[in-house]
Amino acid sequence: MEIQETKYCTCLYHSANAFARVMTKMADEAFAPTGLSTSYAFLLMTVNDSPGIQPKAISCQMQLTPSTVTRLIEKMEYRGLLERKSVGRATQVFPTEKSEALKPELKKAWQSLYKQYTSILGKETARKLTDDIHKAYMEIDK
Amino acid sequence: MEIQETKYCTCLYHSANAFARVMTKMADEAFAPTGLSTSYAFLLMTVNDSPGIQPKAISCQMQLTPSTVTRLIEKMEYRGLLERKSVGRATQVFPTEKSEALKPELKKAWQSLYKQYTSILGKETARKLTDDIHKAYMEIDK
DNA sequence: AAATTATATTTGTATGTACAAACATTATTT
DNA sequence: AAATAATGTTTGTACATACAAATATAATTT
Repeated sequence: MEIQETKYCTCLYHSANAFARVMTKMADEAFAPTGLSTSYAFLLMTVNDSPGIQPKAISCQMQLTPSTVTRLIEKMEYRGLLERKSVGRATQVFPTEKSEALKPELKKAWQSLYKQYTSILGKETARKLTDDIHKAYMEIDK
Repeated sequence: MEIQETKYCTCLYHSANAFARVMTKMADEAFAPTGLSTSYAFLLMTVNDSPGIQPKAISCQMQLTPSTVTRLIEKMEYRGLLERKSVGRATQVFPTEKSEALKPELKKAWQSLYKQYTSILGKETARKLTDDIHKAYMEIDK
């Protein structure tokens, strides 16, 4: 019952990264109909859900560094999907009408991603795996 | 017992990527003493283990696209750690003396990475998680 | 043997992500 | 009130990765 297909599959670093790559590919396909890659889709969903949210909070929710978040926002601003407003040292990020219009499509794409991987892994396996990975993440990141 | 720290932690895509990021960070720290980031370290270990190996085979073992492998090799060639030899349409990749000298250090770093994450997650948990992730990867990628 | 198809590799270009440093503002200490 | 420290954001720069197209060679079919 030993799994030993590749030389590195017993290394958590390697498995984690290889897995993230296939999941990203799947996700990008699911979000393709929205015209956005997954990171941007998540950013939009985050802002749509909390208009006025600050980059710092976005970076916590998405678990990306602030500088990455700035970069993502910049591009969405350029494409007319987000707007920034400076308030002291803080910044507030707002959805535009254009991005609000995307809301249903984003939701649908996210659901289709969920369906896709649960149909392959099974609902319970997927749930458990997600949870285990998240727990491990929390342990390591603290 | 529900885990619900962030909005996206029930999404496998998100957890997988967030986890890969923290694992990459940990790995890069472990390999820092070798002067290489983790991908290059893995590349070197792969070539050191099978001198003459072809990019295609490297790409299978490392689960990266061929183009990525070409890019990685290029940089190592530039730094004098790998050499390429063209044989028909194939390419053979060889370690240099310099990279053979790195072998023990690479091994040590890889072991220290292993120790690091098993000390946090526990040996058995880590083993199981690695295995589960690898299984899921195999299911999705086929 | 020529034509076609398949395989291995590389190149042009683009993307997502991060670190470290800079900047700007607010909070705390003296 | 001035000086210092802390916090939030952005900028310069770099890296790992990939896709699609181009090249080059080998294998198969006709």
